[in-house]
Amino acid sequence: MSSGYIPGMERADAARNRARILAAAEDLFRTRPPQEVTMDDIARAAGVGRGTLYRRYPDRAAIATALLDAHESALQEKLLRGAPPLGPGAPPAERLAAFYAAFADLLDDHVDLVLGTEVGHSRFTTGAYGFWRAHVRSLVVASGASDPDALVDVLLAPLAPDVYAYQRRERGLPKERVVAALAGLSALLGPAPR
Amino acid sequence: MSSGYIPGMERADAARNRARILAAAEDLFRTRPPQEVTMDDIARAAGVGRGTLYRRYPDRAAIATALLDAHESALQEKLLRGAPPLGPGAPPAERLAAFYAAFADLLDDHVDLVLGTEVGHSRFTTGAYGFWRAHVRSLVVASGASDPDALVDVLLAPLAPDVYAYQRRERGLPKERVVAALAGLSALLGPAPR
DNA sequence: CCTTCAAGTGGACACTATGTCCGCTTAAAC
DNA sequence: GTTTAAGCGGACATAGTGTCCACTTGAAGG
Repeated sequence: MSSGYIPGMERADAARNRARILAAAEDLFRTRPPQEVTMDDIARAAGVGRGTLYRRYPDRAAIATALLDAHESALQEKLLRGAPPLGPGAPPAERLAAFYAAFADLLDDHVDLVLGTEVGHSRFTTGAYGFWRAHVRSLVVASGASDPDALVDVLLAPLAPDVYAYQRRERGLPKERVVAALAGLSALLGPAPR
Repeated sequence: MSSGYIPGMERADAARNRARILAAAEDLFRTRPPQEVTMDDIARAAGVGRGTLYRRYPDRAAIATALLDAHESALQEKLLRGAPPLGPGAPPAERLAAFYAAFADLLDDHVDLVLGTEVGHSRFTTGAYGFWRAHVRSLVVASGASDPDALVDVLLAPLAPDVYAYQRRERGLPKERVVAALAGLSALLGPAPR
């Protein structure tokens, strides 16, 4: 007895390896189609064994989520406490348009990452989707539109990373045109409540 | 030389095996999560060898597409030559709403199949997406809305099978409410051109 | 009938990725 | 320096994919 030990704490080598893993993964996801990046690739690039990798991240999605987290948190913060029209204060339609624009920015920077997140159709089960959904839902409610629960997922659908990637890459549309089209959707929330 | 042979024709055993494969696949897709159905399962259930299966269908998507084809063709026919509001003759907003409703019907009957179609993010490269896109685009153009090329994919996004499945299954929404929400979108196309 | 021959068949094979397991190593507290 | 458990990493078992090729069989001609 006596060996003092602080249970919740991460050992130094563990921390170092986690950093390595995230750095290597970010690099690989940027370099090539994320669906083609294997756990093995990441482990090798990070210079750690498979066991070490799996200990922390059960699959690609977990890694991509971890990488994405910082960026998503920043946007979430702005939605909750930032200045209008993104944050509270502006009318719902304008807030939704601002959200669309901000999200398009985020997608533009990290589509590969977001696509890498999706294993199967996990998009909806990820914590982040719940947040976006709650936010947009509150805007729909505030606008007085009918049946927010049905409308909210319809409004979020165009932000699916594969749709956005298709518009930008396959169709070659500039971000502005996509955002403008999304702004059109926002019109459904106002200005006059219905 | 002389062995008479008609090149384009399918041999009797080949036809029989194709029927077996499609029947087995349809059954399996209905029975369990389509992403979990392996080519091997299908081959075994159909009572054919792997080689035979791969000869005709390179992957799950090809099989699902073949199964879906009949249903999609029927809808395509109605869009092109059917009675209004689905077919030509009605104002764009009404035609879009009718299309949404019809597509929801199709999804309701065959979500599993459509989900089975998607290998990676192949949804957009399939021939059918091109058709739906062309149809909706023509409606957008007719309505006079701006930038049809950007708007069309936004309008089609909520019909992504995973979105629809999420609304119906995870959220437990009845078809009618989803269709009603989609009908809300149709309002963007009119009635008055802008 | 019987022959012919290419379309068609099916299972073995090589390959790739996944996820787990477990003996060894090492950080860190005493 | 000793002890303890967290952490490590590579070997392994498993599973699915797609290809290849020797054999079988349908169907047309003689």
